[in-house]
Amino acid sequence: MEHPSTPTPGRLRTTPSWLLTQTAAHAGRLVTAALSPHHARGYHYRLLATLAETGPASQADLGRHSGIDRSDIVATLNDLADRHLVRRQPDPTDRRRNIVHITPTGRRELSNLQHALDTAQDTLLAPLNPADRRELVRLLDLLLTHHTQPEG
Amino acid sequence: MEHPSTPTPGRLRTTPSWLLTQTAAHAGRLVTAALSPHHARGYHYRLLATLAETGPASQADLGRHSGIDRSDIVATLNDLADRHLVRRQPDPTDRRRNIVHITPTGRRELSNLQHALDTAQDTLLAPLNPADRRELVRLLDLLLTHHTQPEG
DNA sequence: AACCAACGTTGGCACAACCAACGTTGGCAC
DNA sequence: GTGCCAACGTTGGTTGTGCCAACGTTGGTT
Repeated sequence: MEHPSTPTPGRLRTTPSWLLTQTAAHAGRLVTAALSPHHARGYHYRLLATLAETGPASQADLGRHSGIDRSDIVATLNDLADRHLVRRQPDPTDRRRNIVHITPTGRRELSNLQHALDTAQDTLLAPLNPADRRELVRLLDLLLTHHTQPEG
Repeated sequence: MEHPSTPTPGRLRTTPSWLLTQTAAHAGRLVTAALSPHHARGYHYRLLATLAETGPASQADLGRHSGIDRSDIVATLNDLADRHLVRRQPDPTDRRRNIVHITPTGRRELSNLQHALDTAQDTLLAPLNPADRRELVRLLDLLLTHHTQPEG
């Protein structure tokens, strides 16, 4: 008895939210696979990348820029600080805040992660030509902008 | 008024995997919100929808068609069976298998869920015109097909 | 001085996605 | 037929992401 291996029929296959979550799951697998040799997860990369672009910032700002919850920032930053990729430092002008710096080691590690991730992006987008890739990024960016705007 | 609310700078913003996971997160929120009044989660809908399209099927087949793990099928099916949306029945020709049927009640509930989800899709795709929506579906489908093919 | 807002932190929760293992059953090679 | 392996349903975990509530501390406003 063979199921002709019929994977997923029509209704789900044209449901945008399902397509998004499924492709995101594949993307997540690739990202996890790319980062795990470096003992890093998505949050680690996202924080390092944000930090490298914004420069030193408070944890709350890092959260806003990276879209990670304040409470998750704490744990991730603990990991990064333990590995000396990041330094926490009290803000002299506002004692509620920590100013978080990326260290030279952190920058090197970020560049490693970036390289691994670039490869993963290529694997992810393999079936798409350059124009289609740009189009996908454009459409996703439109969605994201719209759904971040209303109250952001 | 310092931080001009600068949400997410350039690097992440053009990283396909990040765009995908973020938009998928938004989609997931909308789906959850749409289903929760019906006391259902994504798995419940996906299983009912798959069942309605394939007709009665074994749990393993349901898993293959919907992309849900066998073990998660069990728990989800328990929920659905408790609410009489689905019926489990031993396969007379293969005693390892259950044949799962969707009940009339299940069909009605599926139609409710479908309606709620259709609305959610519209909210999700609000910033996209019809052509862009088709394009997005096309591109995501390409990705999904490619990453399901290799060993499926 | 009294408030309220923002900050970092702790500890929790939900959900999707997996994985290993088990006993049962079917199919196939020998 | 016997022996072996594959597939099935099921149980009981684990992980990563995205949340939320609450607390004590600090800053800004009134």
